Formats: sequence, C-alpha cells, structure tokens
Amino acid sequence: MDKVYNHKEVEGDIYQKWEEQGYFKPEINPKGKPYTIILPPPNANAPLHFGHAMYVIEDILIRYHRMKGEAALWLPGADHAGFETQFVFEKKLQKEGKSRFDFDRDELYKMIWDYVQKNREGTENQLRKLGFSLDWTRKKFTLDSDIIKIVYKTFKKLFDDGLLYRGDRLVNYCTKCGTSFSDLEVNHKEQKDSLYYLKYGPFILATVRPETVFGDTAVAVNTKDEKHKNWVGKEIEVQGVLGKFKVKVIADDVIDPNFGTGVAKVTPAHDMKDFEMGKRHNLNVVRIIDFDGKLNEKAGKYKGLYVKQARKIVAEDMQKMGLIEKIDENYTHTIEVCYKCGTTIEPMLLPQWFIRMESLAKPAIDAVKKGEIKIYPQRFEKTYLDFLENIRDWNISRQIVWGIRIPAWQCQDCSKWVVTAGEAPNNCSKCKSKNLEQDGDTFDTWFSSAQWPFATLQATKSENFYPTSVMETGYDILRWWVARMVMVGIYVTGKVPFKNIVLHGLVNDPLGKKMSKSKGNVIDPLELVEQYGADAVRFALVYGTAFGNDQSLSYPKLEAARKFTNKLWNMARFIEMKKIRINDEGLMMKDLENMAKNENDKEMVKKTKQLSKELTNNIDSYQFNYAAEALYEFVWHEFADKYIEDVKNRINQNSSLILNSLFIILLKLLHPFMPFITEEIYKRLTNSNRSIMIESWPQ
RNA sequence: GGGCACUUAGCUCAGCGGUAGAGCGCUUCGUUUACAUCGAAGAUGUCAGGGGUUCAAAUCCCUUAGUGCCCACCA
Repeated sequence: MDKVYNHKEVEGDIYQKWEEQGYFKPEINPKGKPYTIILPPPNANAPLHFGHAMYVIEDILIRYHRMKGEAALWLPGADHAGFETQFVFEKKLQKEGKSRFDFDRDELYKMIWDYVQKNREGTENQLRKLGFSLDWTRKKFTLDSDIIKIVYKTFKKLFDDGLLYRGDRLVNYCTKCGTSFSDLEVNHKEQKDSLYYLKYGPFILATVRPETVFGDTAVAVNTKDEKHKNWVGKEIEVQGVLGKFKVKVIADDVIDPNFGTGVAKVTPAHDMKDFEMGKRHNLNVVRIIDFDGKLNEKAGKYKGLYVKQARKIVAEDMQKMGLIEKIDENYTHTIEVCYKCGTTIEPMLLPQWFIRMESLAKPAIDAVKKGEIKIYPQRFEKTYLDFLENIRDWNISRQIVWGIRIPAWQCQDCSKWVVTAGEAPNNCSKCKSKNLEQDGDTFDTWFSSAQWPFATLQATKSENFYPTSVMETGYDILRWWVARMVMVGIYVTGKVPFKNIVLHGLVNDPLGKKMSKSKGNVIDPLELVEQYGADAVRFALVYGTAFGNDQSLSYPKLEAARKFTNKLWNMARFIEMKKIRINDEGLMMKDLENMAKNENDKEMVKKTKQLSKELTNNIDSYQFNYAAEALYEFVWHEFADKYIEDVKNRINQNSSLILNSLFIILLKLLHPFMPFITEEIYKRLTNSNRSIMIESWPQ
C-alpha cells in the first residue's frame, strides 16, 4: 500500500463494479423489508451545484439500511423544471439574438428537450462520482410518457371529484416572463413609493396606484366606520382625468379605518384584495392593463403606456387638475415581484385551472398531527402546518410550452370544458360538437412533482415500496414540494407518500452567502471531489454542523476530512503489515467478546460495541453530525492514538486477529459515510472479492 | 405585521441541566521503526447583555440588543 492515500486511484472504478454487480438494486436483499427513498429529482436544466451533495444524507441512510439487510431502494430521477428550464433556455436564445416567439410550440419543445438531455448525463455522472448508491435501473424523468399518463390521471380524478375549477380569478402575472404563478412563486420586496391622497368625489383617499382609477368600480370604507357610515350604499360622482364617473360606496371588513383616510378605491381587476371585495359586493371587474403590461383602451388617452409610465403621467395630470390633496413620498410598503426576474407582479384576470386545496390539506395536516408522518428537525412542523392551515387554492396553469400540456379541451360551440386522462376527446360531452380546442397551457411543474413518489414507483412497477420511508430534502422546499406531495399522495393513493420528512440545511459559499448562478459563486461538487476525494467531501458535509442548520462550505473542514481518509489508510497499512493470519475476514462482535482476554482488548471490544450502538441510534434519529463526530473521535483518538499504540507492543496472533477484526468493524460503521475508502481497505485486509457495502451492519 | 433560527476560543462550528469542546490557526517538545496529511503536552473563552427557576444553567423560563431566513391581499 502507498504511504499516502490516493483517492483518485481508489475511487476510479469501484462505483462501476458496484453498479455492475447490481448492489444498488433492492433485490440484493430479496427477503428484506422495503426501505425506500425517492431522490428529490434535480432540475434537468443545469449541472448539480454543491448543495446537491447533501444527497449524501440519503446515501448514508440507504447504505445503512441495506447493510441491515433491508431491501433498500433509492430511486433516481430528474425534473423537467418547466418554467425554470424555459427561463434558462430563453436566456440562451436571447444570447443568440432569438426569442421564443421565433419558433412554434413543437419546435421550441424539441429544442429544449435536446438541451435538457445533454445536461442530464452530466448530472448523473456527478451523482455517481459522489458514490450515491442509486438504483439506476429505475430512474425516471418527469416527462417520461408513463409519468405523464399518471399525472393526467390525477388531473382527471381531481376534475371528476369537483376539486378542479377553471377560475376567473386574479392570478399573479409577470408581464415580462409572460406567465402566471402560484402564490409561492411570488417574492415580497419592501419598497418606497409615493402615496397619493386623491380627491375622490366627496372623499379623500390614499393610493399608490393612481393609474388604476380607470378600473375603479367602487369606494370602500370599514363596516364599523361611523364617520363614513352615511355614504355606504350610495353612488357618488367623481371627477377624474378622463372626466366624471360614478362608483358605489361599499363597506367591508378588510378596510382599515386607520389607514390613510379610511377610504379606499376598489379596483377589482388589478388588486387581490379588491377582487375579493368585488366578489363579495358583486362589483364589475374592469380590466385596464393588458398582458404586455400596458394600459388598454379603457384608459383613454393613456392607452399604450406601461404601468410605471402611466402612474407618473396620470399623477401629473391629476395634480394639474387639482385632484391631488397631497403626496406622501416616503411611504414604505411591500410589493410583489416575480421570484425569477424581479418584475413587479401584476394581478391579472386570467382564466386558469385551480385546485381546491382545503379538503386536500386536511388529511395532510392530520397525518403530521397524528404522528403518521414525522418531521425532523421537529421545528419545521410549524412551517408545514402554517402553510397547510392557511392554504389557498393552487393555480396550476402556466403559459409556457416546456412541460406537460393540460389535457383539457374547450368546446368552441358551447364553451364547455372536457377533461380526459390524456387522449383527445372525440366530441363535446354536452353539445357533441367536434369543434374542440385544447388548452394551450402546461402544468405547474410542482403539480407533477407532487406526485413523484407514487408516480415513480408505479411507473417502475415497484408499488411494494410505497409508502416510502423517508423524504429527505432541503427545508427550503418544504412547502413548495414536500407538503404538496403529502396532499396529492394521500389524495391519489389513500396512503401517506412517506413516513418521515428529514430536512437538511442549505450549503452556502465559504463566506456564508447563498450560492447562485447570478452571483457566480456556484461550486461544482466534482471540483471538490477531485481535490479532496468523494469520501472527504461527504464526510465534511455531515461533520460539525447540527443537522438541519445551514452551513458554509469550509475548506479547513474538507482538509480535515481528507486527513481523516489518509489516517484510515495508514491505520490499514499498519494493520496489514502486522497481520499474522491471511485471508482473515474478521470476527463478529460476539466472537470477539469471547476471544478477548487482554484487558485492553476487552475494553476496546466493549467500546466498539458501544460505538456501534451509538451510531445506530444517531442514524435512526437522523442526527448525522453526532454519528460522524463519534466516528471521527473514536477511530482517530481512541482506536489509533491509544489502542493501536498499545497493541503495537504486544502483537501476536491473538491480538493481531482482534485488532484486525475490530478495524473491519469500524470500516463497516464508516462505510455509509465513506463508501470508497472503506471498500478499498476492506478488500485489501480481507483479501477477498466481497464488497463491504453488502456486508451486515455490526451490532 | 407574524414566525423560525442564530449570537460559545483568533476563524468555522459542535455541545443544550452537572467541573467549557472539535477542526483550522498558535506555543513547546518528540518521531529512521503505519501516518510530518503524525504523536505528546499546552495557551486561549464574564458560552451576546440583563433578570429569574434550580443544590447546580452555555444548556430551562422571561427580557433586551444584533444578525440571518421564511411567511403576509398595509389600499
């Protein structure tokens, strides 16, 4: 053995051998009970970033349970990441001086498909290099035809059960990206704006959006407002920049009597709150902004102006006409922006498909409250429950082509919607007309991801692995993805999709900043694997950070982990040199207990047994940092510094055997964390072709 | 407006009721004999501030301040 551990030499072809032997397939333990983790499918549009290396937690769990004799399945996949991918692709087009409008739907889809396929290979290579024991024979992509079929079936079921509706509701619309979003895809940003106090008929009222007056259909005061009580129900006449107009005065609870003057203009077509009020009070909805973000003909001479320009010009005109009482220029409030491009979200009236969430959320809440699903760390239960208890209907329509097209057709004669499980309908179910047109929209990606656990297992004929054991992912997508999987999973299968939710923290750059492509601080895990070895990278991610907390990438920690692999290597080197018996596969814990006569040997056997127990507990309770720290401490400072030094002076056949056996036990305990080096050393010490990854967990 | 974290050695972070810990860095010494990617010894801290509970608090409770993140239809 070389004096220095060379991870590049060792890590080279071990993975391929494992894969060829079929060790990653659960069938390796045919009699074991199923243990399942579905890999959170990485986006297919880009290589993995360093945060993805946190998948190591899943590999630790899978390898540990496999060694315990369970039929451990870790199912890989990739997500088409609809909007995200199209966004990236459009940027690419932009650089080439083209836009999505230069291509028809099918062309664009095909181009993105090819682009994504290229990326997927790279991603899979990264996962292999990190040693992840994924069952590649079962890998799925969210746009595989069998997955799409399942997604269609779910959509149809929702429709048939009355949980789906096509809503004339306001949606979050980004005029730049040209699509609507769910509530989760909207960011909130604090901003300073002018608050205009308008002379509005008999009232003075405050607004930041004077340009929307053309869509006003009411004026509102609080229901308990004594001062304005007498106006309620009356119609008032208002002098505006385009002449006089009339609106109703209504009373509603959402109006804060202490804000501004306690009077608000109501623009149902362009404000969420106003829209809701409009529904309650049966107000007209007058759209004045078009999907390109410009005012329409309802704005008269202001037609064609972008919202921002219009605001300025309308306000100036109002001022000239003496319609503005005063302007508060230091008004700070929160606005909604597109999470992707930062453009101010324009609430728009757009017919979209919505899922009624309340009845879906209820069982998902119960599952956690009753302990059917456990969340680790527990503090995230609150985030989960808050989201579900205040759930709002989910807009699943997206105006993009990259995704699963919605299987809904509208009859052009009677406008009835026909929903199928994918196949084009022959005729309208109401008027029998053959003149049908399919909805041009695609599903929100998260609608298909929400079905991922059962969809992948059904598509790979592995239903016996459902419900899965653990859903392990970053806490940042607890609501976007995990909560929705629980809801949809229970709804479709009647069972929870997983029994445990295990959430890891985010990995930031060395300075503690979030890694992002735009900041240019993204680190490719392969770079670090190259430099430190996969085992060290894996270990460094687990060691020294409380599980669930964020961490910053730490080079000293990586270095320490690499030194640890070198230490292991040299311990092995020493043991091999001193070994008296050959072909020794090591004794089990029980035999060692009987065999150890020397006090120090006895003590070490006892301590090793304790360590194994401790690790078992730590892994079972998802406290991976404890496990890693215990291993590091014991292996180095107990076993190497003290025990080996002691045995050194009294080496004989008996002590050599015990030393060798104990070390092999430690290798097995280390294996889920550091699969490559433990495999290599195990083969050398045992002089066999057996793989440590399918040996049993020492206890 | 609400919520969740964090504040411990120079740096990065564990510990979460019983005499302050790790890695890196620092000091001294050792080592041809598994490993200088090593070993031995050591220095370094009002555990953010204040109050309380307790025989005992970095650890539990209250409070103040700073930092980060998340939620939220404040016109």
